[in-house]
Amino acid sequence: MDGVSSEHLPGPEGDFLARYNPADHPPFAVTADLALLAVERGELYVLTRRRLSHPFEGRLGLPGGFLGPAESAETAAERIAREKTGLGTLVAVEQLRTYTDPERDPRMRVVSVAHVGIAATQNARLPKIIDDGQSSWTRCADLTPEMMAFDHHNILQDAIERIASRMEFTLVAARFLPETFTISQLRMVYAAVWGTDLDPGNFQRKLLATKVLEETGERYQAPGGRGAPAKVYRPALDGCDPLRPAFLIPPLRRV
Amino acid sequence: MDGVSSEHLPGPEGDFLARYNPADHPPFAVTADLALLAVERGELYVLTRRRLSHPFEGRLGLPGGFLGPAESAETAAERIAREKTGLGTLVAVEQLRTYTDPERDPRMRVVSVAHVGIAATQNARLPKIIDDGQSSWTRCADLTPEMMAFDHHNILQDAIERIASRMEFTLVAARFLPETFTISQLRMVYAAVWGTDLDPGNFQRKLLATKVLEETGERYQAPGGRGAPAKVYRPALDGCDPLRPAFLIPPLRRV
DNA sequence: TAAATAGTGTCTCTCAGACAATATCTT
DNA sequence: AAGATATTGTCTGAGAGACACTATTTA
Repeated sequence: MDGVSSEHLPGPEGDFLARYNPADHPPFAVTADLALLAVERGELYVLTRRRLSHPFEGRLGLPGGFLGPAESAETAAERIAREKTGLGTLVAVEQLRTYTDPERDPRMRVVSVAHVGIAATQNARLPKIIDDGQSSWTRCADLTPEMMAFDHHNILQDAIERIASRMEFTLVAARFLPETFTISQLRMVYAAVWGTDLDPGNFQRKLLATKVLEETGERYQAPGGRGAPAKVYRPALDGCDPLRPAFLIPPLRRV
Repeated sequence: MDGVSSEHLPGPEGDFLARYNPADHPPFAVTADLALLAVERGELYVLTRRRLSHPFEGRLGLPGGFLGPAESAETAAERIAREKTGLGTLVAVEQLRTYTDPERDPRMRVVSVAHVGIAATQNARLPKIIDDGQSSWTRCADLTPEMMAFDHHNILQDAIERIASRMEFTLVAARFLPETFTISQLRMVYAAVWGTDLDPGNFQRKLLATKVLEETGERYQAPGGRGAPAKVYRPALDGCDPLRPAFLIPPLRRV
């Protein structure tokens, strides 16, 4: 509901505006935070910012900021992604969850609407960062809770888990790659996010059976790569097509 | 991030508290809203409140309220569930997503952290409602967007979809039922939420294969029911055990 | 007895995973 | 030639779904 029925207001339910006084309620700040993920050479990275001030000075945080007056959380998260990477449409953003622990920020009550984003690799390199110098790509495997500010390590873990799950049922993994790519590249994205190895032969057959890819007719071989050049594909539709049959995480990993 | 790096603050990054002035930012209200679901006689219901005042007077809304000063959104949602039903631990609540469209409330900027909850049926009846008379259980199938206030119909659809997905991989469906139940009762919960029929024989075999249920030794037959009395089970662990193998929604429904 | 429900059995088809085999490339 | 990678093929076992069948109960 939206305040009208609140048990925090005195008396029976009445007109909201007439009764609502911001001073009656604790001041909430609402931010949009973003765990922006990318894959390079089979490893998963996240965009972090080194904090220069209290609290958590020196630790790594996720980029974020206040919601603008006419901005939804998703719009704000997309803006942040653009401001940091300049990637524009090559970043796919979706809302993750909202972190509301009253103690999560020692300064004041801050509600964080967290998002997860995927930045597309170009020429097998992490996207360039447009920034004041505080931001950088950090290998997710290297991050511990103690290295990060606030509850941002929790947010990061939730973000990775969300994307890992999405990859079971959609082609969202293709968002880590350029518009066209080989099946091996896609397999390495799966391996990086799921943290598991995948049989190349089975992966190829399984993925082509879902009909979500179409051949471009080209072939590609990584510079210095061995073996036969691989066929190049593009997503048949929008890059997030449903995978059927689904591509479930191997039970050993899923626990 | 939590405001320190905000592009909305003037000047270079400095100390947050020293710079942050609530008046500089548009006032945000943060509420926790709850789509509380229940199943009776194979049909899915949601707890709604008839609105008595502007805006959306006369329409149905989801229960909700402001976050208390030391309350997380989940805690607030659980409190709301208790206040409406008195069910206590028999309600399972989880965060759904946050709705931040600047226009979603015509009066002021309200960010809604929406939750989905499941209320356990007792004696095959919807739980009693403790309320001032505005609340009632409404059949989800009967609700249209025009009947509901704000974006609450969207929230409801997202809530149902979330629970439907959870039911593929966990025994969360058991939360709709008393502590012990028959496999038929559980199958009717699945049918109600997924909106599809399920073969009784296959359901039984599939579910028992996951080993998440244990027999109580009792048998039960609904009053006036036909057929053989059914074995009574209880969840082997906490009622949200992972289902392995998973129980995917039939493709026809999934589309 | 008829109808309904509980529970089991059977058959078929799909698919996942292990692994072999072949083709094509670089060094 | 040796090694690496792409791609296809083969085999096996798990499991889903259709459906038949038996058992048990009420009307």
